[in-house]
Amino acid sequence: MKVIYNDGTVKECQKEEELHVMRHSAAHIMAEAIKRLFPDAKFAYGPATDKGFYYDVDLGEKKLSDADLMNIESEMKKIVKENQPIKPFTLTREEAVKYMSDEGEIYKVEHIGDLPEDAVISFYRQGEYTDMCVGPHMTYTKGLKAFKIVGQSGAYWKNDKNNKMLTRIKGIAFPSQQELDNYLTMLEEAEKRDHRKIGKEMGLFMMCDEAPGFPFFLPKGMALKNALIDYWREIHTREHYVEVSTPMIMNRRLWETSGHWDHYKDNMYSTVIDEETFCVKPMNCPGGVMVYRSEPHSYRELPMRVGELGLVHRHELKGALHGLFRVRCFTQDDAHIFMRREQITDEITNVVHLIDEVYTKFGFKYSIELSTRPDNSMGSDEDWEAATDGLKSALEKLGMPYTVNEGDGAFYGPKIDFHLEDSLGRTWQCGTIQLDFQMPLNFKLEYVDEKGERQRPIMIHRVCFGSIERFIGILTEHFVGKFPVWLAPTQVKVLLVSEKSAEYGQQVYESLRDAKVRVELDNRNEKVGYLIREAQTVERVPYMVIIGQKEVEDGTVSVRYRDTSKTETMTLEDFLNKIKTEIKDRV
RNA sequence: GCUGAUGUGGCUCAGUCGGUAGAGCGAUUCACUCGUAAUGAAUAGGUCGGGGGUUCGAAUCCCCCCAUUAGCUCCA
Repeated sequence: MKVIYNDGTVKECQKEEELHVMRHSAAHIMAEAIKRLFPDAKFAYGPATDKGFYYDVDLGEKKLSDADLMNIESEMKKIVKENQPIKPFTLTREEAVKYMSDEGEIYKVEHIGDLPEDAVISFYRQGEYTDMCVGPHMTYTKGLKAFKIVGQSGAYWKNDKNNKMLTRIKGIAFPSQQELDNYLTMLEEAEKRDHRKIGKEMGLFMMCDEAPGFPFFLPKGMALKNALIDYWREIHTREHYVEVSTPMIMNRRLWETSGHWDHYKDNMYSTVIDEETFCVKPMNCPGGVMVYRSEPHSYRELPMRVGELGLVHRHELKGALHGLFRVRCFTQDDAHIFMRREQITDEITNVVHLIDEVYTKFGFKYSIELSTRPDNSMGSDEDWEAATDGLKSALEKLGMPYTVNEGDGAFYGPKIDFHLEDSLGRTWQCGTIQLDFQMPLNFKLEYVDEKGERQRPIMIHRVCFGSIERFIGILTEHFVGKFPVWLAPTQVKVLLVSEKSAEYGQQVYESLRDAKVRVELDNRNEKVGYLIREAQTVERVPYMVIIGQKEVEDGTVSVRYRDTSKTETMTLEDFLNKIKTEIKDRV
């Protein structure tokens, strides 16, 4: 594909650049279409994205309907058909400001002000539309082969919520209709993996209007959650963690000491008890700190690894709620590690290994971010620097690739975040490791060192799953509800070919139940094919045990596998041994 | 919180121009007693998210809430 640069040169662009250029030009073509339909529109940013493009536009009072979006799409098709040439030109800063001011493009004028002094200010024109842009672009509008407007949303100017909200019109674009269709099909497939849909089908959890953002775990979802927790306890015991449970509601005084009152007040629920304000915990750390402070400690006890499956509540904005991914109450698989300064690297290394072990177990790929000091934070520059260096050096020693997320740390310390992907490729923060010098200081935590002197410990806050709720959402999408046996809410379903074999079916069911297998008996009077269909495709049960006259006579079971649809006949004892081993080994 | 969309039996959805609701699945009952992805028939189930308003009459039109949803912002 030929592209034109802002100095007017035309050349073949790199293959990997093509899509990006095409999508960027698509944004310009959309802008031209919008301008034709809404001449008063003022344009802000209109970049290419990884799947398409968008343009943020100020439409004044005008609200776009779906019909408007369709009109924009049709107008774009016309512009493509007209095959307008796309041509660049440059202006001096003064000329550019004047030109954009004359056009009423206030956002472009502001943008020029943000550009560096020596920036070349270039424009691209196609047909009656001109956009300030560095390019490069396609040479003609006909280069845009396959696209679709997919929606609109609000978006703040420069992504700052203090600025005006503009209308973001979003499209997708591909080199061919076939690829566009494939992408749309992929979206449909992704929708089938959505944990909200699967959660409903499988009876894992529910939401109700009276409790927005506060999920209900149903018996099936609870079985899954408990299986995860059993696993969590096992590996944490192995790693010498102890477990505590701290109160849900504590006096405001405590939250003032911890700094939450100043830094997190808007997200905390509170209540009045005996005329004093109490807050519902949004984090577990102050509770963990109180546990540590309840008795004196020797350096010999450190590091102290104190775990807590803590249910926290946070007032999230209602527009941010999203299934189990973003809720207002969730269970953190938390732990606070109290340690000496020289233990930092070892402890962080251990935690990184533990998180890696957990994610690898489920076959997750993850990315790591290091988040540094935010604006609204407490503590000294030296402590922040030491803490940030501590995290950095641990990651570097481990050879873990990571990106830096400036200013995104917790208010009490920097953190390493682990991000997992959902079915649509959106990433969600799950695990996190936060290094904290502040909480020990605020609560005057101490230990006695080998010389008998009082020292201040350092704290790590860390989670593996992050939020068990979010993690279950990710797991559900990852496995499309087809959980491994050890996690599956129902591990075995006993299906009867006819009522004649009900008695033996009941015996098989009871044997499995006695062996602590999560088993159900489907004794509805239906054909076995019908029972299988539901067990396999809706309930996604890993093993279906089919009982008919043959099994009654031979004293065997016919086992159907969810993942292969294959069947195997074996003795009940063999099946019990097989499934018990699989559950125990968590394969 | 902001911008747009949506809200109809347990679930998925239809309902035209305003004339007081339909289907499929599921559930229940009956018949069949069946061999690895849907047996047939019958029955029950809804003040159409909530509250106001317009109208002789509202699921349908208007207003205000609530919830869900795609994003923005924010976050585990």
